[in-house]
Amino acid sequence: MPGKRVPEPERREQILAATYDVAAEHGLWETTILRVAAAANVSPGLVIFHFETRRQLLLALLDHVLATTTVLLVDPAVAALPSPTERLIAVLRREMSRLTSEPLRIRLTFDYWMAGVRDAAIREKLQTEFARYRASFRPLAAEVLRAEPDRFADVTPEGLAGLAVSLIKGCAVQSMIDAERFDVDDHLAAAVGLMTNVRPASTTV
Amino acid sequence: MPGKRVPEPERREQILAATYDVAAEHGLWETTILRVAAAANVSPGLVIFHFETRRQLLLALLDHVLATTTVLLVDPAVAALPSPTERLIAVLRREMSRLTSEPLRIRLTFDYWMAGVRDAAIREKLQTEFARYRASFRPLAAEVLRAEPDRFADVTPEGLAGLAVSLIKGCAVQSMIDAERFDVDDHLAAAVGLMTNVRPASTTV
DNA sequence: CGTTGTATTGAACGGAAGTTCAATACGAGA
DNA sequence: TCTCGTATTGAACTTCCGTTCAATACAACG
Repeated sequence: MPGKRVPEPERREQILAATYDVAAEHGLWETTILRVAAAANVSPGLVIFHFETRRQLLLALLDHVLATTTVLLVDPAVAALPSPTERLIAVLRREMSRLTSEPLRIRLTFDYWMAGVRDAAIREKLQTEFARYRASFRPLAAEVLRAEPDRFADVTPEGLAGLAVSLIKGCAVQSMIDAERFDVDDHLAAAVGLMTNVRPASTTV
Repeated sequence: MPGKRVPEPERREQILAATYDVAAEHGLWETTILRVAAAANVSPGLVIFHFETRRQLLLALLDHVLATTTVLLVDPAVAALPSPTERLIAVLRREMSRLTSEPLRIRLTFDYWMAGVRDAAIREKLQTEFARYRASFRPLAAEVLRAEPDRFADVTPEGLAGLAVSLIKGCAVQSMIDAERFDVDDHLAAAVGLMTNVRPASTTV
């Protein structure tokens, strides 16, 4: 005895939202069609009807997650900072705090990284996302390099942007496994130390 | 009709080795007792007999992997380098190349990171391993800071070691997902640029 | 109001996994 | 040689999952 009919796009979104809830709570490998159906108050058959297959459901969820994740936001307050280094640091700080403020989303992203290791379709989606993320760091990195061309003679904007991305992803790992010990400020202090040039003379007198 | 009897510790190792093979090839979530039993030429029941449960088998495998992974090796050639910064960079280079030279082991480690997100027992084991890894970076970091106390006034050895670990783990993520694009030298060049101080004057004439 | 297409249900099927267990054969000690 | 403990087997049980499909009811259209 079928239930109320709903226009197709809304149903897809409803099921996708339920999938997100289940996956965020239980992880990708516990995200079964039966659980999703239950979470969406819908029959298992309907999930298959709209997504064909479990695999495609999870791919659709990945698309949804990537589409609704703000890649990198450089807000006006950051853009107003005088030195390029400060701007980069400010962006790094913001990205690192996101790790602790959106744990569910990050955990789910993690699951997809893991799945991407063995699944080519997922891996490709992640690669383009990684590239976007790296590209969003590029202008910031380029400004930093331009400010001190002598010091950074061998460093390319790509390289510095890649370094920043690696750092963020590494922090993501640490914050997932070792949340209590992970401290944004410790990391940033060290990063600032590395990026900041030596003062001509000690001004702390 | 039982087969040959084997002293207990050898059987455990044999099954563990088979588990490693299966997990390295198919991933943790495809590592089933049946597959492990087949790979070890042994009955499924025997696997349970020795490890009680699938979960405990995977925990034992994690212990095995961690125990047989060299934490961090600072070989004599590195120790002989004159500057602390060069030593740290050399170690970072070695760790990064390990990512591409031991892909199977790294992939498996990756699986456990992900599993640790939702499994407390796995997470605890990883936390102590992370701590060991960080600790092995500490002396190197401390030397770097001691060499330039003015510049690194606000940086603690812990902080710099943590930064190095985050960087390595981030590189691991990138090399897993984006192996073709990941380039050790790019990353290192950028890192060297950050860590190297400005030369008093251009000596390239 | 009748027809038609389709969204929806829920039962059913096949497969695979983890675990249990009675039966069995090997090895060591008496 | 006999006995006993235990390592080992493999079939059986349970559970759950993905997927299929015939039946069904709703909505739109004529």
